[in-house]
Amino acid sequence: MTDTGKSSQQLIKEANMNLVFRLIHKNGAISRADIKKITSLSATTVSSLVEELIGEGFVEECGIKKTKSSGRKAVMLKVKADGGFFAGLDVKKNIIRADLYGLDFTLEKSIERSLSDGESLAMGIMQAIGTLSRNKKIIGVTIGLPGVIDPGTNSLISSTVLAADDVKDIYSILKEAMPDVDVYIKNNSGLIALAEKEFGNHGRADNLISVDINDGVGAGILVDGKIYEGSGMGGEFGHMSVDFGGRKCKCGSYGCLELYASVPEILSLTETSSLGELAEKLSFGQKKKEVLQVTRALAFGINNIVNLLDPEIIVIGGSVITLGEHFLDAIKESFREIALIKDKKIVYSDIKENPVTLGGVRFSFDRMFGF
Amino acid sequence: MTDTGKSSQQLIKEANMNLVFRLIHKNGAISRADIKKITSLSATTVSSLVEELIGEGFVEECGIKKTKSSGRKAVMLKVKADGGFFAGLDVKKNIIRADLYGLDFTLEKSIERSLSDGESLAMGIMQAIGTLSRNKKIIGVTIGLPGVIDPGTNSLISSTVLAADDVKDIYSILKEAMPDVDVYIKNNSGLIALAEKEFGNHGRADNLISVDINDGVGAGILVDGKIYEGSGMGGEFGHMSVDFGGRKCKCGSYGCLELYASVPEILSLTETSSLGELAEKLSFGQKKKEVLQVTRALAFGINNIVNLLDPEIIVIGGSVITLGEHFLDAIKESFREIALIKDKKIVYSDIKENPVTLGGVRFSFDRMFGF
DNA sequence: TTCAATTTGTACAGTCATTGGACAAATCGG
DNA sequence: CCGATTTGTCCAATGACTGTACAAATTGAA
Repeated sequence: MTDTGKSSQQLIKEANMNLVFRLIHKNGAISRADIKKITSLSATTVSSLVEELIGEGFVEECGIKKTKSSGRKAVMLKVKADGGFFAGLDVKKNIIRADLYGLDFTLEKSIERSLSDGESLAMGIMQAIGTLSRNKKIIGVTIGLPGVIDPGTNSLISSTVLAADDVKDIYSILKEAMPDVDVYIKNNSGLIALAEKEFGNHGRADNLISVDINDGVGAGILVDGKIYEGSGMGGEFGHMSVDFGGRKCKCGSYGCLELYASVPEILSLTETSSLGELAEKLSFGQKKKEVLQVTRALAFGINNIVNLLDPEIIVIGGSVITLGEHFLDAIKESFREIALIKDKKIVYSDIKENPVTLGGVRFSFDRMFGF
Repeated sequence: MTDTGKSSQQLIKEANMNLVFRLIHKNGAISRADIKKITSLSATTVSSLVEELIGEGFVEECGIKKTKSSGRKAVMLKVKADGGFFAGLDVKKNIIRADLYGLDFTLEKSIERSLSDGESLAMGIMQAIGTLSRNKKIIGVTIGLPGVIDPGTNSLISSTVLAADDVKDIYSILKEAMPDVDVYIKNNSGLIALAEKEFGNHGRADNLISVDINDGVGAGILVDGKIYEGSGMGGEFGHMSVDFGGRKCKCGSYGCLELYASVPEILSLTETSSLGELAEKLSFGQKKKEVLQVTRALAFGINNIVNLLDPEIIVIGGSVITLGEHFLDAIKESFREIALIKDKKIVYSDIKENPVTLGGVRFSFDRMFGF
């Protein structure tokens, strides 16, 4: 059943422990008796697992439940916010964003810094984590970056933005510095999708596509609540072709979505110099025809995804959100015209934090507490 | 950990039992000692699980291992081919194909029949299963059909080919007739993909796309070795648009793949009356230009899938296979021209049996013996 | 032929996470 | 103040697994 050295019984215990912890985490405040009812574990087991969780500092009691029912009052349990911290990093070409989150997913600390002259990416990352971890017990680090990462070795295989050599040994350097902390290096798009599922204000969807529109156009794919990776190079939504007779793209294909819907192309097609300017014009009813080219292409791309994967929801994020509801409505309208599944949910992301670091933190959490 | 009434210990036992059985199944002939080494279960546990499997009639001893090593000779174990039978059905508009497979996946019996006048689909299916099951202990039935099925209730939600009313209660009728047999109703595309993974002669890929080209163009998607279903309506590869300025499709969109690459369109674009005729012409170097329209469109579609999902392999099946290697080569050539990931494996299906029933049987198997 | 060495498979006792029942603790309402 | 009710812990029993001991079977060398 297992290749780890653990015996099956230990695995069961671990699974039940995770189950209980996740339940406490999800519910905010919950009693042992409630846990027993929900999990259908025995009262004894719940008690002993909770005792252990308290011993590890992950859970604490937080007062007495107030109800008007008869009987002994229940002692409530909650996650101990400072029982451990997760660091999430969003690495771009020259900028490192690093966020520290508590066990209850409250943002504790944020750093954003660019690389100083001659500083390597690995050093910059180490530095950032060092700053975050001052006086805090970090139990997980996930680094999101644009590129293909081998999930087995955590090493970068390729990236259009980052130099592979810079990144290649980040994992080993980090691991050496903090041998007992779980470190993950992941593609940023997948982390965004995970963040959308967990922290977006649109019902929790286990099959979800997040579309990220900035300088490029990417997609994160969630299957059964988990980040889909395929052979590692998926999510290149920007190079989905919707017009095989169209312009040649730098990827070698023709009529790729990126030629219509990336931010630079949007600005160029609409002859505006910033998204802010375009947003204003849209609100005055201007540039409708030009924007239609963009939204129609996007609608075709999204429809292609929907026909292929039929996710529960499509979440659009990235800087295009500044274009406002007019833009989203235009996408939806084009979509409805051509779609087979017309009522598919298409929404803007409503996450205020950095979705890459937030998704990264959630990823660490899931790895640590079982999913 | 579980919502079933079973205790965790029972779940462990079941998991280990499945592990052992699948190992025996996969290896053909294997000794208890080998199982111990591979699974790292204790010798005692292996012995007791095997004993139980033999008791249930799923496994039998099959002689002594011949080796020249010293020590006591190992008793070999194999799956008892007639320990139980799986029925797989491929339901089309008016034709029911039903195959019976032994526990070791040897084809035991095949039926193909059309519905007689006034006979309902459910009755036809019942009849077919009845014929198959004569003197045979059926332990699983999976019915593959074109349409959207709710995996929870096993009822048809919609189908472009079958009448929903005909199908709606197949599951309950079957269940009533054979209450202790597992019955599944699944979309046919997914079953094809599963069959490709398990029975195709191209390394076992856990992330695989099967493209089925017949009157329509469909896709089956395998993620982590399991059939991907999304909200249920995925796999509509035929309605992926690759040319948003193209012809209007009956689905409401424009330039869908089905308008280029479905068999009727292929024949029309190449002005031939059958795939056989076209195959012959291709082998004489004729119709190259006309076929290029088809293969180029397909290449764009496949490239879109690859960029989005990056599966390990794309397997093309359906009646287009009769067009032979010329056709496949043309697809690959167009693909290489435009692809970002140029070395992606694209192959024809080499499954000789009916992939829908075969995939269905494998599906039953996986459900029964844990995956 | 006989015996040491080796490998296979079973028997038995011990381990450990879980469970159910008994029970103490705590609270409400009459 | 006491019965009813709910919460949470203690304890013995269950059951699946493991390790050790051991019997069975086979090879090869003395």
